[in-house]
Amino acid sequence: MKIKIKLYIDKETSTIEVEKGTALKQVLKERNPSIFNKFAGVVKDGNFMDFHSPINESGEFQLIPYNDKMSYSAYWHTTSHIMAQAIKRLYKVNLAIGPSIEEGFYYDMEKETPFSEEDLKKISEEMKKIIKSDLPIEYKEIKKKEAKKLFSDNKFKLELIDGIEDDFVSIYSQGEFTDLCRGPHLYSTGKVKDFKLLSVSGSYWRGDEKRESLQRIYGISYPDKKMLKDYIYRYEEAKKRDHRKLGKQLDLFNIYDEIGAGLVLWHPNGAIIREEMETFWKKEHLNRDYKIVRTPHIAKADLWKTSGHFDYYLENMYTFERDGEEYVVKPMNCPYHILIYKKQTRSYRDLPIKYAELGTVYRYERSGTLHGMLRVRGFTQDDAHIFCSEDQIEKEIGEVFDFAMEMIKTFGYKDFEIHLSVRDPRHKEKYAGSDREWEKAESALVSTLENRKIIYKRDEGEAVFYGPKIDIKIKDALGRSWQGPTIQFDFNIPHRFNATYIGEDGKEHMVYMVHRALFGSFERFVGGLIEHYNGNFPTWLAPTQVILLPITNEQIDFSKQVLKTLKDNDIRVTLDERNEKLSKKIRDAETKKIPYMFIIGNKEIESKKVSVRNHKDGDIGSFSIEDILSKIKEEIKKRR
RNA sequence: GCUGGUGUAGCUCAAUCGGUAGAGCGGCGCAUUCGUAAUGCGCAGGUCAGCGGUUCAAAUCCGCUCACCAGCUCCA
Repeated sequence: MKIKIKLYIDKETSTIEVEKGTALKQVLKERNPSIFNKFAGVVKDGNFMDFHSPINESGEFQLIPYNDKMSYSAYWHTTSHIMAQAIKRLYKVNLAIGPSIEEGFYYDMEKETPFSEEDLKKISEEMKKIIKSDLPIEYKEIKKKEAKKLFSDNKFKLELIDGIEDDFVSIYSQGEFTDLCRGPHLYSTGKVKDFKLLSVSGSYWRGDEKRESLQRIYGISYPDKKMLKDYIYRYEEAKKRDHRKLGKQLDLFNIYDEIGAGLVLWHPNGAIIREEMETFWKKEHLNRDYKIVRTPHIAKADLWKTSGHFDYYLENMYTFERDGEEYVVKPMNCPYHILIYKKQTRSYRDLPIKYAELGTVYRYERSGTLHGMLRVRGFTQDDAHIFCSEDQIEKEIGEVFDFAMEMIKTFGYKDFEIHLSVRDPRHKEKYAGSDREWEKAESALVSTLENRKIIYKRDEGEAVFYGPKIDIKIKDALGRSWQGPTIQFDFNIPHRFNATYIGEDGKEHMVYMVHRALFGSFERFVGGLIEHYNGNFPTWLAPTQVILLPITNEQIDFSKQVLKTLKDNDIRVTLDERNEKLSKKIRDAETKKIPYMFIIGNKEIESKKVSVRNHKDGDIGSFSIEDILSKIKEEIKKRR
């Protein structure tokens, strides 16, 4: 049967007839074989398709050049096959899976001895040979039975085949190498122009730590050398933003071996940033009728048994015993807040009741997961619990969501993802609460997001045992995402503690509860902020806001007067009294990323002005003290 | 926790084949008094992550522990 397709090549359009099931490469080879030097594949209905897969229905096909992002997945996927082919030639391995990822590709495989740096060099050399021989890539659909015979010596591929529902599976070949694969792929191996194998690490088959341990090699490739160089440059630049590096450079915080892994000490510079944020946080919460509470760091284990945490998270809690009584170092603040709520009989008229606390909690995290300030064992949550009635749920969730967005926008975040985590519909038994409650809660979360036209990702099975949640994930310098703000629905804990209110009907009703943290934790949020700002904190947060730089020690007396004026106006200011050249003092202040430098020489003393240099913009001219002071104060007030 | 890698002065890093630790920055002292990103000279600073082993001799080789890095897994 013939079908009509419309081809878009650059700006040219042509309509052609092809036999159903033909691969596009057949058609194009006849028309113009050099076309494969420029184009990687086609996009049909917004999806990328390679030249190998058969055309089964008519439609519009736009040819996609190599430098288009749409083609990268094929580019990377083919490079991963080239790598696998090279490895197969050199070593005895059992290939598992090798997909393209957001940036680059990897291949997982089972091998007795680990890969070394030397091995990566050898593999790269072999890959170059494969690229040079420009092996054509072939596509085939075969019966599952046949595929099982073909991959009979590979338990991983066999397991994959068993998981495919279709009767047919697709395979791609290049030279002697054949892999079970969904594609897409490039026309031939020679289309890969430059690649780099980046790292070796471990992984588990199917991501399950109880199953086979595999080795994974990560790599990246691009259609020209410059793009690869740019990628490596970008990566190196991003690494300079790492909060662990900047934290040391700017003396913000440190984690000490003597104290323990995952426990952060905030140095004065970091503590100031946190102080400012806490002040801001408190003000915003009091404005919104939150009541601030404080609770102790430890509690009897019974409290956590009642809350249910003891059953679910015992392994992750720090416990100890005293006078025959078992205690827990608090991993959460909510049970304490519940007790405060429960202390009085509550009326529906009191609701919502909102308790907020900067509560420091401790959770044992596995050693391999710790990461600077982004993943720690002791941290301070900006926690709050909202107790409300069923019909208040939606309004409260909406308000919290808006509050969270306001907070993170204050810090200039634009790059974040919103996730809606709901329960796994196949394993409802893993969760507390009734279907009706889950549906009610989920619909409140969904309508909050949809009323605001928020684009979000729905994650099934990611909910907490006690309810669904909205998570906001922020990205670090290297693009790894971390959970920041979170809004969690809870119908479990109020039941467990029997937390109720008296309704209009005079009867007792179970109260509903929302857990929420807007920063998440100070440790993680500030860690993220360091990377987000690249250490260039806005004036309101900058540890030192102004530094005074007298040109010689002749101006020190005058500088001290300026220092006093600024201090009287609550500016964090220091005076560089060192016997150094001006350019040296400027260099040091720039390295410390101090927003304002006041240069004071005899000229300035005479005119009663200071020469101002801005960290970002350099010399911005001379100002009277009053003028520059009010400019800076304005900036601080507006949190810019 | 798992796989692999790393750990030397406050920081960044060097030390060949196992022969007894070195530089820059920072700190301190002296000189210099300087106009928009590094003035010169001098001095101090080390349990080579920790513990154990091999050796005439260990930063270097081996074992264990701890910490860090990348990834996996996990994350109330």
